[in-house]
Amino acid sequence: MRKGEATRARIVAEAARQAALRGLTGVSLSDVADAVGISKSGLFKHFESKDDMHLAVVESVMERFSDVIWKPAEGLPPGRARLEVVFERWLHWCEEEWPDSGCPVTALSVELDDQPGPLRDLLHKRLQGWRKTMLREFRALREPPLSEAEAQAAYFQMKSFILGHSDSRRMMGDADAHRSATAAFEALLDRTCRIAA
Amino acid sequence: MRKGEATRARIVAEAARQAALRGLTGVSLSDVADAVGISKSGLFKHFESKDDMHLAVVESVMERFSDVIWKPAEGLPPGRARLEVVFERWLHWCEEEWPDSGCPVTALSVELDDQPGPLRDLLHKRLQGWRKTMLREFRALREPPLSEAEAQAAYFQMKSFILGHSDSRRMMGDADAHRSATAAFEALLDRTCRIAA
DNA sequence: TGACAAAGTGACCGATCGTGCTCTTTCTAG
DNA sequence: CTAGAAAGAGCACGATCGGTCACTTTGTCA
Repeated sequence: MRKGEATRARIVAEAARQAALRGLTGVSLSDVADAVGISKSGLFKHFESKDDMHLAVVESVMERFSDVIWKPAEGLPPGRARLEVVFERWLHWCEEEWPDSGCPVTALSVELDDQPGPLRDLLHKRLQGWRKTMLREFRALREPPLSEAEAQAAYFQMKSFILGHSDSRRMMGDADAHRSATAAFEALLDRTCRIAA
Repeated sequence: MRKGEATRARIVAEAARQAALRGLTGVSLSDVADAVGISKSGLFKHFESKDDMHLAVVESVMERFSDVIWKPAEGLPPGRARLEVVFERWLHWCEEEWPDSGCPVTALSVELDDQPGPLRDLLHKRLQGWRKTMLREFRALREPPLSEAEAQAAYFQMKSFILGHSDSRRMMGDADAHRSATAAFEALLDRTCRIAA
């Protein structure tokens, strides 16, 4: 049973790579199978259907997302330093983990936000979990803690800068996108810490 | 020759609608033809190929973008009020002009940013033009004018809030997204005006 | 080592894709 | 009104899509 799991993982990784490039709908099972080095029918020993593979791709991407971005910050105590690590890892995720395609979370969000179904539900759940984590993090940014509304406003802007960074870097070809995003985020932290209690 | 132009316009509008929903690649010529009420082969009297139609779609979307967002602000004198109108129209564009699909400019950007070719080039050119307009606008926000770097930082954040707004509203189901974006933008204008000369 | 399940292959299915062809209808300009 | 052009219909094509099935190979465990 070990061999199968390894192959399945390779399939999911390759499908995620292609989905980040062409979108989930744009991924053909033949292309994935060829890239992995098995036949198209061999693929069906690991997934019931293409939809089933899509679910595995979303799950896998969000797991990697957490590993790459949250894990390095998890050990630090809550506060500004930890938020800074998270933001920098998030930029790193977009730039280095998916250099050819751009962030698959963004791609999946844009593709699925208007397509109700289990796939969107799964992504929504994972993103809500991440949002909860970040809101908790922002609330602990300062003593006394930020209000819920303040934390929401801060996370809204943090996420916005991430999205803006990808658009600037990938669509507009802006080499300074990383710096622009970091500067905007640092300023956000500055003024958020300064809010009167 | 008049009839043809009208049909072509209907085709492009319908293709844009579907592209915003499923992505350009996800649009099939049969579906577009059916929705418009002509045969698939009749479609080819208006476009040489699917790629040709894609170009028309991008061009049309960016034209509507300018009409909806820039035109209502064009008459106003440069300054904060005009920027506020632009931002509000931009949100309106995302929310009301494409209620079922979300902003097609975002969708096209995410889809095309990793696909070199004339389609990406066209979108890039139009977005660069828009960016130029906005930078000029930000520079005139205050006397003495903002530096180029300050204007770039401001536009980066403005665009980010637009992207964050769509993600919050459509993917996260946040009914307050409009308010969050507007509040963030107003605060951006506040502190941008306040920068020491 | 032998048996059985898991993993993988190749041929094939019906549907749909973009696109070319010929033919008919419809519009429009003289 | 009429002739010619534009607009559109209908059909068929090769390719590719997701998916099935019978079969062979490979891995695992008693």
